[in-house]
Amino acid sequence: VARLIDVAKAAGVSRSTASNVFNTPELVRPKLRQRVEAAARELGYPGPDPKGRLLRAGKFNAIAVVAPADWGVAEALRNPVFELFLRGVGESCDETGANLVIVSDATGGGGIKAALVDGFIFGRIDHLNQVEPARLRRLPFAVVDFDPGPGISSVRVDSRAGAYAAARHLIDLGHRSFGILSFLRSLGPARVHPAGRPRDPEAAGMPTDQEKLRGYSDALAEIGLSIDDVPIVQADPWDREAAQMMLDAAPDATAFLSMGVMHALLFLEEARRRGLVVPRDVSVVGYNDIPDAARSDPPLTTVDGMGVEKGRLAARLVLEGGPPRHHILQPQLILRGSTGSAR
Amino acid sequence: VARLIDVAKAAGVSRSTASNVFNTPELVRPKLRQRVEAAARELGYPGPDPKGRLLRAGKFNAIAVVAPADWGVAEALRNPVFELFLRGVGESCDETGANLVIVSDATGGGGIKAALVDGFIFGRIDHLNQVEPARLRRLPFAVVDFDPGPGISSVRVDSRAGAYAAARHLIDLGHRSFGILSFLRSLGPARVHPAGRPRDPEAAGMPTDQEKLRGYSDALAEIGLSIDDVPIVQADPWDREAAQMMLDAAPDATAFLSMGVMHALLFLEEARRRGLVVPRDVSVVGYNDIPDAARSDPPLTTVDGMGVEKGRLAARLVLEGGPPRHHILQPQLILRGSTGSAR
DNA sequence: CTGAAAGCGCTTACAG
DNA sequence: CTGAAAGCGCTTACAG
Repeated sequence: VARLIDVAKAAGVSRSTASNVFNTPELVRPKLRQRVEAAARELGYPGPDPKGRLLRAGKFNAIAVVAPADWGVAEALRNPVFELFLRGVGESCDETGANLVIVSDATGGGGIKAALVDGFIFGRIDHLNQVEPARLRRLPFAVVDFDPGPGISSVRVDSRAGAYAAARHLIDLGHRSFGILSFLRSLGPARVHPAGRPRDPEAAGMPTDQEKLRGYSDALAEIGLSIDDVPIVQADPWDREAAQMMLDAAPDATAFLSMGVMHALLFLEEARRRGLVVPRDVSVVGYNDIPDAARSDPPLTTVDGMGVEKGRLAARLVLEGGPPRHHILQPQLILRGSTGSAR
Repeated sequence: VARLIDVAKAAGVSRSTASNVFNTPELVRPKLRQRVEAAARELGYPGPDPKGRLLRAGKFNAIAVVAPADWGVAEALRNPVFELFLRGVGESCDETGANLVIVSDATGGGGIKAALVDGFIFGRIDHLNQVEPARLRRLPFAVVDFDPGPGISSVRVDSRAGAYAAARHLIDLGHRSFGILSFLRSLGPARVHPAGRPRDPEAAGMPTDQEKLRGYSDALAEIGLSIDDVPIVQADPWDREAAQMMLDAAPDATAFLSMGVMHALLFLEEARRRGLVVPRDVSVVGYNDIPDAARSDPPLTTVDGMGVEKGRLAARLVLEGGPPRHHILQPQLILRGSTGSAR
């Protein structure tokens, strides 16, 4: 394959001049320029090799979203909520013409060490040492849905407030008996936490989910209910069993709080399967808003988790660099048809 | 920032030895190795800089999906069918630990020229010269849903057969009056092609859509119908007007063929809005299968466009390199509830 | 406007 | 097992 020096030689000019033809053509006399261009064409030279250019420039014009360690690239693209987030990142990329790299963190930081990007976005971490490889490389990075302290850029949603609003909404409708659908920390089989036992702190998945648990707890406390008395089911987003276990674990509950949107959607299906009419018999409010949530039957009352916005802001933070900054987004309850007055 | 040579000096060894410590530690005497590692830690050396390593190795361990020119990164992540395709690419990436880069082709090949990847997947092209920048770089690449001739790797779906099956299905149900929902070649306002005029070849969007038109035409010809007599509406996937225009343009049709899945789903909604019962009053079959298609009311009869599989195979093709190869996938009709006998 | 030179950070035969 | 040297392909002050 032809290199810059080859076309320079063929055109009888120095490397610098050839380089200029491709990078700052206005600095080169038209005649010389044409000679170089002709030589390039003849040799099939595809333009300066990004490898060399990049070693010099040190810039990749790309940012990475690191996929959760246990997910891989495919799962990241399969999860509708994460996908919303990716789309937000994509929007910021489009603004600056940057490429979007999805790096798998499956190898425990190996991907991050080698990724050819100018910065990182961590979309789902549960421990700060996952960002170490990025910090070591002295590349800008931002963390999402996790409080990294003041020294690291972050975009967070006030999940506690969002969850509080969800629970408060159900309380205001007169509900007094609840069930909670929660996540696991990592992929695995569903687990039930029956009522009446103190909650172990692992009853919610990621830190942001634990915040949600606090939000629910805050609201329940206002009417004298303890979260310890509310059955909780932890399950993967796609787990169809979750809804069944929930309904079995809280047969008398009239109101269900879901930390995810898929859980809530599947719950709607399972409720119908059991002959329950939503929201006449039971109410459910989800968390996060995906297109499906507006199309379900009935449409799902849910919290807008600001996924796209999170992605957009996180990407800006790393694209712009500079000192650490923090965004805290306020989620908003979207009232739709899956919640109604208690019987 | 510390470089390899800095830690080498600090540890009192040569660059090669320091390099070995990070790349082939088993070649270095433990004592020396520890000395180097200590020096690295002390200097905060993050390990070999990918830039340098890469210039040497020439490998990026990443492949690019180039987003359609008029889309950008965000739109690519927003389109559910393209998203299916991306997921397939992601699966192959996970198998080999490669990163997935979404490069925007908005700058007319500029992104491709500079992308730091080992190969390209073109997921949506309508002219072969869009792959020129990749060919010039002498990087492996594959083309999807487009016949590039034998010299270029490709993954295609036999859309003509898929469309034929869709149309034949409706014919077998006794339908004789049709409407077709088609795509535009590039984003824009919807267009109607009334019945009775010869079809201009642009009545479908991408080449693969034109294949679908042929498939419909094949089937219709078998019962003596000309495609020229079938109203066609071209519109963007998200265009809610498409269904309205279709129903207005073909008020007596009982069967509708949609080249996309979103069109079909929106059609279902519009039909209901007009008081039409599907499939009692009208039948519709879509093209491509996304999760929503199974959840719609009624569930959508559609053609499985093999999106994930396409992505997976295309990625393999470029990851493996080698001589050009071709996959032709056979789509399959998925029978669900949106089609029934003609009245 | 043009060219000689240094350098971006690393790895890999090669000789010892 | 260790080190001196060449090279990956390019760009950018700098001097002319």
